[in-house]
Amino acid sequence: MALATPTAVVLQLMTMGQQSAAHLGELLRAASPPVRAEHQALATEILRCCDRVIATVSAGATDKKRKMTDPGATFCHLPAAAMPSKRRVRAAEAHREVQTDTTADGFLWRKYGQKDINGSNHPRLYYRCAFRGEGCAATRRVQRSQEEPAAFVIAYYGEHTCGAGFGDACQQGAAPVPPTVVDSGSNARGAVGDVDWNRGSLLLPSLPAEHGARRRGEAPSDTSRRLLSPSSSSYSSEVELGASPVGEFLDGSFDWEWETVVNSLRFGDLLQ
DNA sequence: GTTATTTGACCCTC
DNA sequence: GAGGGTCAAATAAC
Repeated sequence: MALATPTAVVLQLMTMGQQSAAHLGELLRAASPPVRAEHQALATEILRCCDRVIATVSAGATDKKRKMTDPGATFCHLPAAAMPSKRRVRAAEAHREVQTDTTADGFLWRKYGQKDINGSNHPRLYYRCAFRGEGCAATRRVQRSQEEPAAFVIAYYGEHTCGAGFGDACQQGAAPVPPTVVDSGSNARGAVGDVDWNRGSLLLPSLPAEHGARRRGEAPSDTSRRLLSPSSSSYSSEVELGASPVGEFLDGSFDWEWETVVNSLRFGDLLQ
């Protein structure tokens, strides 16, 4: 295949996206009558996201090399205080650790625990894949960064086995754009004072209804599949994929396994 | 009644 | 013994 590696392809696609976003920004700026500032801001945001993706993916290869020589090292250049302090084989099992300004990573998570961590102003939240019942053992640990309270430090453990393929159960990243963590887990420990903590998990605008439905007894998989469905009105209203290469890519026209790509790209990083 | 979330308790590692 | 991770009973939401 002409496509070298998933990383290379994504780099290429993101570069195209970057160029398109830049072009769009120019068009908006030159538009007559002038378009609303928020539209221009949107174009700028897209451009910025592309920049981040490219930077992140580019840095990924370097990090991987480093990780090979240092099993305990995390993928991301985290401040020392945000690193797992010590301990546990689990730390060595960490698939990756990222610092991001959102807890949304494209997967469906269910909160199963919360702990106040020594020396941290913020509690640590524990999530497992919402499809654990289907055998998916993926978990993650979320904590606000000490240095940057607006940022989250997310450590991922295990692999998602509930749906490695594109658009499968736990993978909500049919398009990386919509942050769709099912996380109604409230931070009941008000003492912590982070009212917006779980709002950081970014429910889709349509999610409350979905969530309500789930709580009425629907299996998570049903809910998520509906959320993922390209035919879902709420979904498609949020994201429209054109016939661009990126759209093709996100639409599953590319054949290689999505999980491979996501893993190699450290998807959570992209949301920084 | 069913399901998800909260949170104290327990277990394990250091 | 301290601290982090997970479990599970209690509770809340629908």
